[in-house]
Amino acid sequence: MMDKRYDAKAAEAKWYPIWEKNGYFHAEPSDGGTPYSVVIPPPNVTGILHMGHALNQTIQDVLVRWRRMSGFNTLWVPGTDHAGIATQNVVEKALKKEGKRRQDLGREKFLERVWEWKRQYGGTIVHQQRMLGNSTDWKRERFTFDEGCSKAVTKVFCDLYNEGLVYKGNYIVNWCPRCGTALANDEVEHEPNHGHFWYIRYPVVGSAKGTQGEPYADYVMVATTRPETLPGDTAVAVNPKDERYAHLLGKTVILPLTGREIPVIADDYVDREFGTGIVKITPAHDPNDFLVGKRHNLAEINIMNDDGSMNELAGAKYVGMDRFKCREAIVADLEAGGFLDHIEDLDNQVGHCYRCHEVVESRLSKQWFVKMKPLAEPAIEAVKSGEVRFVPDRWSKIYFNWMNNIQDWCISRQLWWGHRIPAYTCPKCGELIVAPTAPTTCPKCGASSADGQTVFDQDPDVLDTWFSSWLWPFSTLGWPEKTNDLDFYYPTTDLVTAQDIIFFWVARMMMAGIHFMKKPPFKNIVIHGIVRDAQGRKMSKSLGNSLDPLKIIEEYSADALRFSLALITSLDCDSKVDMKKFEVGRNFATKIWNAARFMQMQADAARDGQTAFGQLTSDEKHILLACDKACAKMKDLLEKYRIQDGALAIYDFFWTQICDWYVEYAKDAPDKATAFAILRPTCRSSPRRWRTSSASSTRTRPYFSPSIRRATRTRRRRRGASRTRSTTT
RNA sequence: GGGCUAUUAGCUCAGUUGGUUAGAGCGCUUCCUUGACAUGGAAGAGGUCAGUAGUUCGAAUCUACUAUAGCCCA
Repeated sequence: MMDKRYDAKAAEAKWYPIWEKNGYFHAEPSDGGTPYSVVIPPPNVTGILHMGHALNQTIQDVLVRWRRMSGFNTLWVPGTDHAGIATQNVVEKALKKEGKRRQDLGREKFLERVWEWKRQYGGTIVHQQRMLGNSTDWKRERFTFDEGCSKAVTKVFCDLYNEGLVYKGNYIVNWCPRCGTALANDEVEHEPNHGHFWYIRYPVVGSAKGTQGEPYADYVMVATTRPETLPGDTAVAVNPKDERYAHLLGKTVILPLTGREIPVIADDYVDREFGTGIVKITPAHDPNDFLVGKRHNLAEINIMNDDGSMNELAGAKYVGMDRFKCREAIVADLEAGGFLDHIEDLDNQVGHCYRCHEVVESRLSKQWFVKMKPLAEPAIEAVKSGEVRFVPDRWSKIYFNWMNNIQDWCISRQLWWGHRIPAYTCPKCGELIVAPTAPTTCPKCGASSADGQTVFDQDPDVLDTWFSSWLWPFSTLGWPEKTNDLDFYYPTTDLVTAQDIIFFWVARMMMAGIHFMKKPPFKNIVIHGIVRDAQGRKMSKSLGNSLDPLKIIEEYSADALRFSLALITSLDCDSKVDMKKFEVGRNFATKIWNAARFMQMQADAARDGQTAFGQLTSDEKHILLACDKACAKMKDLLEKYRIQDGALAIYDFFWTQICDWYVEYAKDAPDKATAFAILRPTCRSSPRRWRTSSASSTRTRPYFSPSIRRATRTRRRRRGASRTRSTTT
């Protein structure tokens, strides 16, 4: 007799190791057939499993298990990414507890320390993924910083450099003073800020001293939100069509506090309606001003240090001051000098570092970039032509919008943990040499390291972590080596991810895949929503409103977590969840369990009676037909990626049709043996369809399925009854 | 400023080319602790589908505008 309740915990603990040990999820090209492949969006190696992962991986597991069931040669590649900033931060924090900084250890020792950390704690999330029940091929687990992936990164960098698509330049970048590194545009999060607009008077040179205690008679009024950048101003600008200020063109003004003379220039960039219609131009500290500066040949004065403090170019008084302290000091000095006209409140958007949330500074610095336009064009075309499809389709609009306005990608990071940039400098002639390994001879001046003195210095910076993840669909399959895996599984079939990394990751994979593999990296891009809390807020650590998937597994089971997620999640929008929402999955598991339990209680009737399949009652025919229909419906829905509807279809079929109706019929059926003989295969096919799978091995089913199978196994070899299976698959 | 999306029952959401009486889960009301299952069963209440105008024999569904909410990019 089966227990009254299904013991999920015991079942899940028992089955996953068996599945993994027996290699049920392992795929090999040599098995032939039609490939179906998916690469997992690699989670951050420092991460722990959150609801976003649970949802994302549930969707993938549904698709993967269904394809595996349907006979495809199915591969789902797991792995993690090395998360440059995050991982370095974690280890630096640990060091801090010992009173050390990474500089105290030196680069090599520090990296050893990070690898040590990775060995010890980097397995957390992949362990948690196993608890989720993912049917990933663990024998193929990859890490973006492992040997193969690193080889791919180096080759890609060198190739792109040789093609002129990677370049080094002095440009404005987003700078995180806390992390001490440059950030890409999309690594900056803009948040509303209650700030101020400071109106500052710049005296016009040549105007006579004013009367009534005013130092000058003529001013231009400039409004700024960042007065601390004032020492870096090299012009003020007006709109060329602005008649109010036409008389100022060609004149110069005096930059307050410095006494420096700077020109008044005309540029279309200036918005006549915003502020006073006159803006200060600080080319080294603002991206727009930088472009204006380039157009007008203005000097670029970088007044800030790496850590956000002011340097000597800001003026002796401010050297060493933190940027925000300096803001206060400069405002006070402006006021004292009579330059501050008035202050307004202003709500604006301020950029923050997506990792540490520090206010990001725009800052001029030497960085490496990827020229994106030439890479973007074929990637746009691939979606336009329908070769690659977004599901739902509307995301393609967002993709086009971004791709059409794409900007060059800043890929260097001033970190230690990451792929070191393979660029070297000749100490004799200064030649820049980009090569996979350190050069021994300078191609320009012939200097050779053989003399024992010449050392080709490698660029100290590392590459953005995304510079390795954009290769993920082929680096994980062995590229740049030519491998059977690549031949067979590339391009992958489906990519499943959330909307927030379409730009970070999906678009870039498209570009890399097409450029290096000559084929887009996947056929379908499935975009799902975000898991939110009951009030619709994003789950976040700072709000403390995160639901822990492991807690849900603990309380309700992994099957319940995943089925509930499938049931409440639409691809079209975000999902609001709370703990209670997961009851539905647990209840469904119980329902199936009890149906199986009842079947077992009736096993004798089914086994010993004479079955009469030639004379089925209309009700018996009906349930067989309904089962067929449910299966067909499921197939259709999954082909359209309608996971929620699929989950609902099987829920409804099993609960309403089988339990509420057919089981009640069978209790009083005229021929109980036949009635229950039919129930068995119908019932069994259902849990498989829950995970949408069937086939004859456990590799395709939810956890409780093998448990039920064992519990309900009949002692004798089943007779003809089981042959009705044909109607259920 | 540019782009995208949403608005359907108290709550969370379905409703796929326009077509009977607009569905589900949760919650709520009443009843049922009889032998698969109270993590259950039976019955029931609850919606002028955000608003306005239009297209149509017919609109939750298509079009335009308005209102409100949200997201992304600059």
